[in-house]
Amino acid sequence: MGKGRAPCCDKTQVKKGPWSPAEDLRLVTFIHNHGHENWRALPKQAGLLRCGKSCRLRWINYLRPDVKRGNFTKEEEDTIITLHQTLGNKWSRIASHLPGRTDNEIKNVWNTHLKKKLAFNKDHADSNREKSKASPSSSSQSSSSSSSTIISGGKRNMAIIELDHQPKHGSVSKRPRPLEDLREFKPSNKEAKEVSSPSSSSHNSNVTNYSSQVDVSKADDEQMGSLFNFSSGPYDVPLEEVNKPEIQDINAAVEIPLESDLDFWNMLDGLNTMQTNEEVQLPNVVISQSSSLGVEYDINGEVETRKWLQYLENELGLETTQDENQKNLSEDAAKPFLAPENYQCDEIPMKSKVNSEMGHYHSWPSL
DNA sequence: AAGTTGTTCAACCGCAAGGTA
DNA sequence: ATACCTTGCGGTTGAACAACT
Repeated sequence: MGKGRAPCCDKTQVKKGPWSPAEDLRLVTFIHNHGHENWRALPKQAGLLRCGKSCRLRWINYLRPDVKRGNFTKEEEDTIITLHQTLGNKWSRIASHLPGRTDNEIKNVWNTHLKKKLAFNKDHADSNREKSKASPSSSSQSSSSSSSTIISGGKRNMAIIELDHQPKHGSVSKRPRPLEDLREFKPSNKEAKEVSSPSSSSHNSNVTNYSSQVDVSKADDEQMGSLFNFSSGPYDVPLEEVNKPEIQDINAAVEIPLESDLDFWNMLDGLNTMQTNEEVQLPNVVISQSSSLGVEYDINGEVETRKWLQYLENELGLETTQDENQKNLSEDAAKPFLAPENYQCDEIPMKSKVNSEMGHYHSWPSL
């Protein structure tokens, strides 16, 4: 005793800040193949210079396939408001009532949007009451003037007026919504933004179980969605259970050959030699390439996984040909998976213009 | 066009709870 | 019983971005 609390990890050995696509890829692939029975050990096993906590957070809040993105529907907002009245700031409990929504997301929405909305409504109601006391017959007419008094303090507060009708969050998403983009597979930033516009809410609100979130058999533009629908894996489960995958089932149901790992990691690990001058490739091009490759992998969604990895490879500028992959495979097939000693996520060259200009990666490249 | 201000949200931190040896 | 470990939770922060001057 007396030594205090052990730190969750060696802070000097872990990377902090925004996740790079390569790190995301490592994490997703590792969890896809091996599950996450031990978050603390996971970063080391996956070759990530991250704290286990950070990996867990990244997975739960962002990378997990059943995370529902985009703006909250009116129904969801109402649910949050109602639940908050009874539960208070118990975000995870509130989140358990909103499939696909994370506690962090709900917390953010509450703090940035719903709290203001409620405050505004309350002030609105209060001022209405006062007005009606003063002149009972004119209460309904005075609402707009009273609200403008309330919000006159800041220019940005004007937005609050619109909150009732136009949910701002999500619809004006400033940053790309990476996995949503990947799932929806929209061809441009503009369209990607529209994905998270209010019209997409109805799509989202229909989701009552996770396996229905992405229908693989639907249109081609949902192809990528299937890549995140690890339906044969342990993640097609309700939010409350997703953190406790049964590893035995993973191995039984998602028996991804190790080669795919090696294949991928070989490319990832050879990143430093890659060139970065090319423009971002359009996803549909990548898809067509993907579909012409790897068709032979048709076991337990391996084709889908492969397509997804290839898409990401392209986005990351990890263009390795099939021949090169085969070569790498044969060379490294016997090696156990270990992070390269000089693994530096920061050094990964970004093919995406945006990312290279940003200097660091904040989320998946927009499509 | 450049600077300022406000908003959003991903990620971090510390603490508590639960599990295990 | 208890010391240690891991996970989960909620509060907070700060970078990126948009709106505005």
